[in-house]
Amino acid sequence: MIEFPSKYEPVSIEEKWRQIWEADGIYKSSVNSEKKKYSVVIPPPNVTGMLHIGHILNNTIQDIYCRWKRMAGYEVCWVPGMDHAGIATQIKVEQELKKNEGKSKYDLGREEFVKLIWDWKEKYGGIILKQLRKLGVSVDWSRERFTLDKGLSRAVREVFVDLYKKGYIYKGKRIINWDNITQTALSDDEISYIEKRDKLYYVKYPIVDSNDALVIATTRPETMLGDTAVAVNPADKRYSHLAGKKVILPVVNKEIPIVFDSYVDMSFGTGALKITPAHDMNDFEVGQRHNLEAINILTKDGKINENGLQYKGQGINESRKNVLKYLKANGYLIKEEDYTHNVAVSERSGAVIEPFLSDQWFVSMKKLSEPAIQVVKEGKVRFHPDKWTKTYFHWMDNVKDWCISRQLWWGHQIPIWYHNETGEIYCETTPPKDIENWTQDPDVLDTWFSSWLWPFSVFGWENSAKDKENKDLNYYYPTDFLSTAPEIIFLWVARMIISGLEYMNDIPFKDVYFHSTVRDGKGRKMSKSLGNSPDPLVLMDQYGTDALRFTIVYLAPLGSDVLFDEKNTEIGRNFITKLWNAGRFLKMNYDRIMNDSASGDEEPEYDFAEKWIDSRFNDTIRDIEFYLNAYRLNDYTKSLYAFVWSDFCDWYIELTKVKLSKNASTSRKAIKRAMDIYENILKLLHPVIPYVTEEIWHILDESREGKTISKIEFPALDETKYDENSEKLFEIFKDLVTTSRNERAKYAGINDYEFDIRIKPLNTTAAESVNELTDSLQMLINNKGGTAIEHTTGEFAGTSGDYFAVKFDFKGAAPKLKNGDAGVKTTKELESLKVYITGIEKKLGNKNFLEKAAADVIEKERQKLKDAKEKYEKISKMK
RNA sequence: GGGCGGUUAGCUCAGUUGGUUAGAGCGCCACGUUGACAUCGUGGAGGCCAUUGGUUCGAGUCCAUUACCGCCCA
Repeated sequence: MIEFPSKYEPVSIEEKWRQIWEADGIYKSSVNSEKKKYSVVIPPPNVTGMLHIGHILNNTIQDIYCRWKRMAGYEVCWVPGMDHAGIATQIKVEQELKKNEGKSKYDLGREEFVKLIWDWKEKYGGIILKQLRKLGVSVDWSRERFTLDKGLSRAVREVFVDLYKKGYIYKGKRIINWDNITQTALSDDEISYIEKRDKLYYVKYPIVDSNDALVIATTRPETMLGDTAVAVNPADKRYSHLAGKKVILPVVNKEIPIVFDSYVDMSFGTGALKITPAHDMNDFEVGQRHNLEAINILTKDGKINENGLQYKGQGINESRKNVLKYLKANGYLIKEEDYTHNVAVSERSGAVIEPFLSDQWFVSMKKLSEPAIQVVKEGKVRFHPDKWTKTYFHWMDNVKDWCISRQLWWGHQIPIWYHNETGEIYCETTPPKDIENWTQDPDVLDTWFSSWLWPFSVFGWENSAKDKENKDLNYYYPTDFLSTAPEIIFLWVARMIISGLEYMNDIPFKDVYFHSTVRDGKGRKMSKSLGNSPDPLVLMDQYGTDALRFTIVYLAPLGSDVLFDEKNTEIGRNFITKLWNAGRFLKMNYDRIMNDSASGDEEPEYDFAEKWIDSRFNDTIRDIEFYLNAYRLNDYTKSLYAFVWSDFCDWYIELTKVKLSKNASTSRKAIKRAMDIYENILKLLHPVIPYVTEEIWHILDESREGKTISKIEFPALDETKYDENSEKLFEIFKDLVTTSRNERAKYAGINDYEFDIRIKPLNTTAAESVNELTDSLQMLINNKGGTAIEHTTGEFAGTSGDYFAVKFDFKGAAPKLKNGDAGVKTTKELESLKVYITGIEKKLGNKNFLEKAAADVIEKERQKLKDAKEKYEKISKMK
């Protein structure tokens, strides 16, 4: 017999089970044609990532579904893995290199540097997967994949080459963030904004064939060298007469058009804007809309190039000075004023970011996305919550081409080679044979270009010819469920749907769950810089992993954010303690009663409380199946929380206590019934709190060694157990108990007195059931004297509930009444009853209501009125 | 600027197709501990369901308006 420890020690117990689960390989999956499969691919965390509270939520959600389906008899396969995270990883290693050796990546060269990153990855990468192990995720570790591993890289090349050959991939221009100190392109994430005091210059652009001039305001006069238009807002009446006119661009001395574009802010400066498409993101778009030429005036190291006339070779500041000098000397500069604005700078080098027009590779998205729109419209792929479908359609209908090249070294280098002499392009999955005559495109692919293939690449996808024999792919694809953050619906989810349809000819997953964003108690996003993100590993040690898992899911409603405060973890911890102690109580009594040699057979009949808990348990199964199928995870935990704590512990176990001290047949039946329900509770809870349920399940029965609760059948719904009468009767019973407790609370020091309890039913239903209920009453109101309970129809002053009035008759001396006036509450209740009755009477007096409302609604109102009046009358006599 | 949400108890949120006196958890107040659990039990207080208008016999629920808050995209 295993001793039930008085305290649950999560840290050591979790570690024990984690090791056993992994050693036994119980979450390994393989093709099993006997069973239906349930497959899930993990959203691959960054190889540089550290576990944060959002990961806890997302991975617990997936684990709940995997564990639930596994217990429900599915062959579950949950594939783990990591993302090579181009930018983040490269930056990380660059920083280490600088810190440790004082070198830059250029000192090593591309090949050496990439090798260094691989070394770093082997040593330090993937900490997050170790942390996920601690979370208890039931993934198949033997299937771990990496977006840059051999198989996935092959898939990336295969897809790139195929798209290129089909004409979806093309080279185009795009403005990128250029850091001219480190000479690299930066992503938006690597940029910060600082406030800078500058000058705003007002420059005159003479209008052609006119004595007038248009005045524009700019902080960057040197970029005039690349101006190809001046823009005004079409709604701006000051300039409407200029339609079709041109201006003369000073310095360069050429004619450029005036264009009308609503992008222009009428209130800024003069309301006229110079347009430099090659050196400003917004100007680039204006240029595209109006077919303007984009003239690049800079070299990669931040000097004016050959398009910059006499300023060629000058730095940005120098050329600005010289251009200004020219403008001033020739009367173009009208005024200058102080101006403070935000300037983008490189987070690493501090260089002012230069928007720079460059050649990039794009995927043409319009045609590719059409089938992906269709499958969501048809409900083949479902989003939860559904509101994201609207966002999805809106984005897909206006889809922009995808820029897939990145100026990095870490990643899948683009499989394009240029012929050194002819410039001819070669695009294949393998390099050209005469490699010495070719140069590969230096850029790598966007990290998402590997993750968009994830749902099939992890199962060994190669190409359609070989896939027919790929058993894993045939069995597991399409996957069933994806849980991810709504921020990446376009970056990732939409693109996976597109690639799945293009390359597997099928959707990648059926249900997508967009989980909540976890925020702090004040509603701010968790972030490193705010320092408001609690370390989940610390919380797991303090409160237990299960407590954290339970809490985060409990707090995360479908479709809105979670406000998570560290202290909230007490919700989960307290619940687990409650569950633990209930188990301990039951086991102690179970062992005692079952070992009693005087034991007899159990009574076969169920009493009203047993029928009630059976019915309630069945309700709970029905609820949680509904909630899990509806992806309402917090409601799944909430209904279990309420059932375990309120129904099972507060009422059922309390009632069971009365029976445990009775004769053998009664006590045996009572403890067996309670234990049976309790074991089923453990199964229902296992998906969300796997460790503690596994532990208790083993403590309850030592013969379970070597088995696991995670492969035990999930309790099934049995509608024959639903018992409306017992549920109603139990509500009446609760009213009787609560009313008695209220009566009890009126007296001070009542424990020292003996009394009889007199009960008066307030309506027919109560009167009919009172005999069945009074037996269980005594224990629950702690009536120590063991005195008789009698019911009466006579009039008396006492406490009234919905169904009963209760009064104590003291044997001999009576305790003092607290607060003297016991009649206050009754008066108050009578008042509110009166308001209620008047309300119904008014309703029933309304002709329109009687004519138009449904018959059963009217009947209900009549019944309500009758009950209320009856109760009013009985209570009023009690005064 | 475009799109999508939200506004119900002190806090965080439920409230299914309109139909009991609008619920829960936490917090608060009172009482309670030789009993599985103080990481607890029992009881209680606390709400003009953001605004204005409409549809309806009947609106927290449906429609519109305003205000405020938030998210995504540009």
